[in-house]
Amino acid sequence: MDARRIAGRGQGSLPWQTCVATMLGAERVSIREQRWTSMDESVREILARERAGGEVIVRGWLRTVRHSKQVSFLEVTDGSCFDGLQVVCSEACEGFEEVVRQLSTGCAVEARGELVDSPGKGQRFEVDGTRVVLVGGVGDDYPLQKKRHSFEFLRTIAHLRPRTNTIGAVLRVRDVASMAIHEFFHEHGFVQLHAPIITLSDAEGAGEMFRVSTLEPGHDPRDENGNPSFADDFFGAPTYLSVSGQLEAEIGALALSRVYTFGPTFRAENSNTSRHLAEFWMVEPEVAFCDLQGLADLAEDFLKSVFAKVLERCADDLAFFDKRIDDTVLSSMAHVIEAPFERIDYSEAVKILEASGRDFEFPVHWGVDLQSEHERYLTEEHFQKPLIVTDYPKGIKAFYMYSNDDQKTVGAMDVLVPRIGEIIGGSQREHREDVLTARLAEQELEPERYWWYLDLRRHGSVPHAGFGLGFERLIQFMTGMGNIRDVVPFPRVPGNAEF
RNA sequence: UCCCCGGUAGCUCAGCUGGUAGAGCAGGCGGCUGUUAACCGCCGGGUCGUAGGUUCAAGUCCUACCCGGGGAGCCA
Repeated sequence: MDARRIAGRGQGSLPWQTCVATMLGAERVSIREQRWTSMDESVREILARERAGGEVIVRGWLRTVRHSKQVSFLEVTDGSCFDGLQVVCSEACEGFEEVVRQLSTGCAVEARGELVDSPGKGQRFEVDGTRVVLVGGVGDDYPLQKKRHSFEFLRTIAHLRPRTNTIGAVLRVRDVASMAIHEFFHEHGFVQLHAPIITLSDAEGAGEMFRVSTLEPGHDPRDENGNPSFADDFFGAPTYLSVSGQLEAEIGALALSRVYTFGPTFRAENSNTSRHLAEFWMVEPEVAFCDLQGLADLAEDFLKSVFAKVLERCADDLAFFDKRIDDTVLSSMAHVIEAPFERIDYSEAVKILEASGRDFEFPVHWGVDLQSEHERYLTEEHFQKPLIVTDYPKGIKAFYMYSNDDQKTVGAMDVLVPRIGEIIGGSQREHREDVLTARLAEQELEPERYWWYLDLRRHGSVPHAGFGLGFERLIQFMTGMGNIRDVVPFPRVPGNAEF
């Protein structure tokens, strides 16, 4: 072990640097030589200690500062957990007059002191500050104040909004949910498949796509006959950002049995709603030797497992959402975890809606797709719990879905949850070559473009099924956040790709 | 893309039937208190989204456009 490693705890392998702090009055002061490391004890770890005692070092940003005549209270957050750590400084603290008394919300600091039991209310521990160093000051136009901001405003300062209570909590929930998803699949023998992001076709017909091209703007590719040509383009063919990894996941499932994708997905739709993004993350498991009921079981187990883990690991963050954003967050999550999901088929759903006596904007009858208002009635009012609707009319669903024996419906399923509506959409896939070919013809799709998809049905084809989960919609449901733009760190929507 | 609502100080908003702008918070200064979105006093701060139009007079009325929000469609 070399000398640097012996020098102190948590001091990893980064080089020495000189730290220069900018004082609030723009006076620049070289404070000391200091080593920055990546593995210091976090606020979360400090707050999780069994008991007070011993010196701690806290590095983070000031959520708020309260100055009294002889004492200053600094609330330092480092993003590791919802709560900050209160540092209490009096004249005995090194840097009290020059640093502490000048501090304001948003400053980056390093504070040292003894971890003690807090005599005040609102926190278990606090730090009896012995030394505070300003690492980075803020201008007097620092936009984050210790008051409530509108989410619309925060979106205009997406470079700073992760420092707020709400967005910080959202990002932690995102992280934990993401890990919980990977854990669930790995506990159940799934292999993660990295589906391509650049694809040739809109195989699913899932709407407008983003073109990917290296051709110069204004270049209008034509062959000698004046027909469109992409011979000069990078891939020699028109290419797009993926709208789904499903078709590739099917390839994986028909070799590895259980696979899932978890990656970015792109839609160039001009959608302007609180539930749509141009770039979002989608989870798509695909399972061989599985039918629609097996898929519904998987979807329910999956959601229950992920929700339980997030509830356990993000208790503070979720308590905050329940208190300040939506007071049904905790009860909704508990409900998802505990209650068996209701399962009905499409025909029953239509009967319930017809018998509801409701005056829907879009009238319901067998054969039409369910609208948002119908889905919400079913899950929020009629059943008041998550609901899986199966076996939709074939006329409103995609070509690749399994044709049922009744010749009228396909093996599709949607998982509906209160507040959000459709959170999961999936189906058993059509694995019979002749039926699939007929379905392509019915929908006037060119079989040549799906040659490899059809070829899969010629060689060792088996019943298989899969679903897609919009990751941001899952986070919306967990946090109660009303706008999907506030559950993704850098939202991409029509007309806005800043940050 | 369609329907509805909105755009006033750094932020959150008020400004009635037209008479050239206010509050709270933030910021600066001072005071005070083991504080918890601390509190009290004083001060600075706005070409009222943009461009036209009506009028003696427009933040206020009209038109167009831009931006934002809610809902719908599309979907995840």
